[in-house]
Amino acid sequence: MREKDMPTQEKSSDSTEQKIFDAAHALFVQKGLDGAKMQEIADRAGINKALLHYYYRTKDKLYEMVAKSIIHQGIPIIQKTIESDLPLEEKIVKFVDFYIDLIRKNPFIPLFIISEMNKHPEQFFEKMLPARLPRPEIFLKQVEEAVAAGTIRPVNPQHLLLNIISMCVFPFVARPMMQMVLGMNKAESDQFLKQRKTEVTEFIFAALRPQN
Amino acid sequence: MREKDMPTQEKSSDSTEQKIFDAAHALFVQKGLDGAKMQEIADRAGINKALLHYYYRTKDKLYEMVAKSIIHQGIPIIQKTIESDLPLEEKIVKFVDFYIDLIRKNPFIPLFIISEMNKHPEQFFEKMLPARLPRPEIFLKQVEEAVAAGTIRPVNPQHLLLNIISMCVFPFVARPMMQMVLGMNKAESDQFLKQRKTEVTEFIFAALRPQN
DNA sequence: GCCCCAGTTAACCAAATGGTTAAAAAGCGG
DNA sequence: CCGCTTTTTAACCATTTGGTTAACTGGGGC
Repeated sequence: MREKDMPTQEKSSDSTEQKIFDAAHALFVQKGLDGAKMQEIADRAGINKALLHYYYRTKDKLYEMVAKSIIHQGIPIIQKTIESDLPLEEKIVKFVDFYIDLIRKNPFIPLFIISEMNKHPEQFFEKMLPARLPRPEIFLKQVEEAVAAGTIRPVNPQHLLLNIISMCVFPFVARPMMQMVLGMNKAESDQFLKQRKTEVTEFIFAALRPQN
Repeated sequence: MREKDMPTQEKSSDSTEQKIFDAAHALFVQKGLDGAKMQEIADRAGINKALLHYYYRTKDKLYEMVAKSIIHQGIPIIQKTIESDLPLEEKIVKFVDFYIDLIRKNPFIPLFIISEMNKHPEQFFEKMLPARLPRPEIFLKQVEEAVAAGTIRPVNPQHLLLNIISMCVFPFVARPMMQMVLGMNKAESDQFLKQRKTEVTEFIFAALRPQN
């Protein structure tokens, strides 16, 4: 077998194994499990199809590797932010900031997760998801306390959280449709999505301002 | 050939053609073009696979029929609402109301459109989309005017529109993830999504209230 | 120089899959 | 009941696709 432990470098970066992984990553993200073909992955990696099986046994195993890496990559950042004990206001700012940055760097990930989770729910819930998902309790409690203290308008904490996430994620997920309806080209929509961080933050705080 | 014009009823409702269409609809929506198999569609419709080709020639043609019907079904409602000349406030209420109702009735449609549009962009932009998409100009102008008049807080109209749509659509798209993170079962999340209409409307209006 | 073995390849295989065909049913007007 | 068309089916066909095999390559240790 190939590497079992690698002292010096993590994954040789341009090793065959890594090239396969990268090609598979790109194609699975774009086309999903069913849409991506093994031959296509091999071509993209510039190697023989048999090598895919040499390194990763089966398509499902390869897919599992890729999907896991995608999921495990983003979650800790979100978790750390939402579970921190920062004051509510600061936490919201940071959350929107990190979340939008994260997605701008990997714009196809949310759609991949959502869509594959709908198509192969068993696989996802059993194998892909990490043991410990981000737990929103702290955040929800903070909102309740702020409402009780009268520092923000009364809102349902769960709906608030969902509103925040929706405004961060959805525009990236629905980007092609957005471009079409708002009549934007790639560059314009890029610019537009960049503005979202401040725009969304302001929108949230305005919505939370207590009424007189 | 089969029917060319049907005087009495629109589509005989339980005709073979319709059964095929319904089965295809269900499977394409859930699994996408690549994930849905012709044999599976035939089985679900309870007929021989050859009949699929008898009525719809090819898989792509069948898919096109289904996708078009899905797209053309929702758009007019949205269009009528957003392009109407109702006053801004009333328009927002109606928009959220209709939009959420529409999606609650067809919860898998938005994900289908978004995800298939990403996977097969050419096909969608050329064949599926109607000639005339909803044009948001009227709405955007109304927002600008309201801002100028000082009746609402200064906001970017495009971001506002996107915020509204995001909060309506995303929770349905990301429903499995939402259930998992918020620890809800089907019934609870159903109940929760029902509350969204008022919750989202209030949230928007609170965010638009002019500051003193 | 020879051996060994991880890495790589071309050729192959079996199942799945989209699509076709020819013949059998099922309607149906006369 | 008869001939004609439409609908439906079982059996096929060709291609695609995930996966396997056996042979080849090339570098490192001896």
